[in-house]
Amino acid sequence: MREVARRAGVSIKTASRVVNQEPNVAPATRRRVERIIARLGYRPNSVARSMRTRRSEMLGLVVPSIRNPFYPAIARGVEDTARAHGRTVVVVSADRDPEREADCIALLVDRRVDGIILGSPVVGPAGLSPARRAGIPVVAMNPNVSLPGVLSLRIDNAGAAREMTAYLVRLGHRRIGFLDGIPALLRCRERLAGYRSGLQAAGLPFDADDVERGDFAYEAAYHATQKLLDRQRSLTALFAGNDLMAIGAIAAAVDRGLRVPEDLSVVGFDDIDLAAMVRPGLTTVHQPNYEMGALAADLILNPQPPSGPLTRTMPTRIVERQSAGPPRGRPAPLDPTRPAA
Amino acid sequence: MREVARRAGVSIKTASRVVNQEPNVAPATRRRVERIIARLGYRPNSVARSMRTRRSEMLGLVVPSIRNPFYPAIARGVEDTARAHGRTVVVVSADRDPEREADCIALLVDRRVDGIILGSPVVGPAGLSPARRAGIPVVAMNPNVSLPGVLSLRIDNAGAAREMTAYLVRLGHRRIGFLDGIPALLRCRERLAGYRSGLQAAGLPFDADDVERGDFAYEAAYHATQKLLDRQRSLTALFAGNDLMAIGAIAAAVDRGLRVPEDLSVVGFDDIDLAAMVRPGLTTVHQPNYEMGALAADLILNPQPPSGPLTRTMPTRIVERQSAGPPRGRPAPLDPTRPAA
DNA sequence: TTGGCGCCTGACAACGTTGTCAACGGTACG
DNA sequence: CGTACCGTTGACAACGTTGTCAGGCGCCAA
Repeated sequence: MREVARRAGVSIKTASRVVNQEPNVAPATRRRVERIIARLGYRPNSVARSMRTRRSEMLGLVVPSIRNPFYPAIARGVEDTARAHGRTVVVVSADRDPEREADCIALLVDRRVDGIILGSPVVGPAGLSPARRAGIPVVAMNPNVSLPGVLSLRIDNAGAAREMTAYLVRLGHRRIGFLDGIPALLRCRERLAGYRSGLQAAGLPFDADDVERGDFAYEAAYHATQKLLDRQRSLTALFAGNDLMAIGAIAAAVDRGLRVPEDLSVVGFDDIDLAAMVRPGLTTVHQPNYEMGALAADLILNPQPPSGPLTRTMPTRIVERQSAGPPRGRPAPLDPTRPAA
Repeated sequence: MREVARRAGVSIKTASRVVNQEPNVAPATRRRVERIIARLGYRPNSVARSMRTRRSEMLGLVVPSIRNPFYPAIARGVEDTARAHGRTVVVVSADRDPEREADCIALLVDRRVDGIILGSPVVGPAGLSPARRAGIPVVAMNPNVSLPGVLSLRIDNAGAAREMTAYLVRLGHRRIGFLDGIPALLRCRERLAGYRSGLQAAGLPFDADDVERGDFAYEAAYHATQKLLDRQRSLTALFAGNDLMAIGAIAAAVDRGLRVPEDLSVVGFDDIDLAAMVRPGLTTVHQPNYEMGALAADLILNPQPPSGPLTRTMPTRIVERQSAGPPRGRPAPLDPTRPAA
């Protein structure tokens, strides 16, 4: 910039004014400086600017892994909103390790990001203290433990899981298995609880043997489904705690010669992009992932009054595709989405 | 840091030495400063450090969209390698728009990233000039146009597509359709050329009506497949220019009552994570995505001698799953992966 | 004892920007 | 004609680090 100022015969400050489109620069001066800038191909140094203004123009996004198909949609929502506000996004994968997650947060704090968005954090309040100390706003999406004082975006996992269970019941299913995720994760427990409460509401017994752990992952779910189907042969439907597991369950079912949904209905949770792509299309609980990412970024960039609600619950809905149908020997009800009259 | 130094009764410089683990600090002093640092929860300001050292400890990654299932694996490869070198990654999505891509590159240059990795760039050499001017190393993965002087990672698209075509021929297929991507993209043209050359090698005619445009996207491929199957009813196999289109093609085939692979074989290209998850599992050309991302980051962080090769071609191989089989009425050959004797 | 050497340490400048403030010239108004 | 005000401009400091350099101190060998 010094060079630009020198060549234009103005002070550095005036060059800075032109670069930042500040007012109070004579039109002739402005044009002259702009010409020099264009000729020199000068680009301002964001690092120096960040140092001076104490704003880095960057947002940090912490996720378990960007390679997990659940997170790219969120990341894109964050990125688009961030970009609309002139920010860029630093993405870090913490592999659901609380310690690594805390490291990532500290790292982002060191980089002085303007805000941190946590996608499914497992870290406790202590892990956030660096951010708090630095005064960096944080938004948590589906945090695993309560983070006092932190703006959180949630969904009603238990309620949605209960509804999905009711949906399967309305289709005619009486033996419904459940693929559990990682019990340490709150939303897994909530979804399992919703499943149980859905069974109970329908007057169906809960059998712990109908549940198998799939670790929220494709591979584990594949094997868990094999085990479950070996053990509980009368299951006509399987509720997977997330879509990735549902897709693994379908693969396992198909690989043992079952047809989905004719021999086994499979439903998931999350409505990741893949859910609509696979065949049979996955019936699942839709969760507005892109929008949640966008909202999270928005909440950071347009700070809320501190008096506002600290938790926002996003709406979910069941999206019906082809992976769930009536059990064999039972005709399809007219409209399984409506509660029975 | 000033505060740390003051409390420890040392100069700022000595505090800096302790923070950076530099030698030539008396053990007692070091311990004292470390204690103060821990007590104050002091964390160094990376922005100021970057300004001074002129290294930002960040890598930039430009992709069409992080939400495209092809890129997360690359992103994770980049991230893991970057992290092993103490770097973080800034991800920007440019939606295959050359202008936006150039903007993204300029943005990253302004941020003084230590290197830029371009995933499937469509930008021309001019878009890279800011990086060149700033002396920021660039690695391009499958660039769309030749970028003179830029280290590039490629695969042999034409060769792999030819092999895949030959594979289908060995399975017994004689009428093989092709789902083209975006003709403006070099790798689409290369893959189409490989398909044609594969047909030719087998003595099969090329029919332009066997090709339909799927735009490298799921939705477009779904409709393109419908059109193609309406038009060319004798097709027994379909070669999609990438996996996303292959998955769309399978969906289209299934939705019109066809079985894959019994009624129609479908193969893809890329071997994205999903390819192994869907059923039928997708037979496709494996491309080492994670490894390419990791290598790209490595090439930036361990600069190569300028005399080295400017283009590296990564190996590919066909991975056989279940989406391709012999056409109806033809028994499976013993081993379709081996060229016919 | 003295000179030299190596280990510690700190003062100072610099990185490239922006915020603060003061000064200057011109114009409008009293 | 004087004064107040506005638009324009620049000098200077500051942001929080690290690189450079010089100085002090203790130890060892001559």
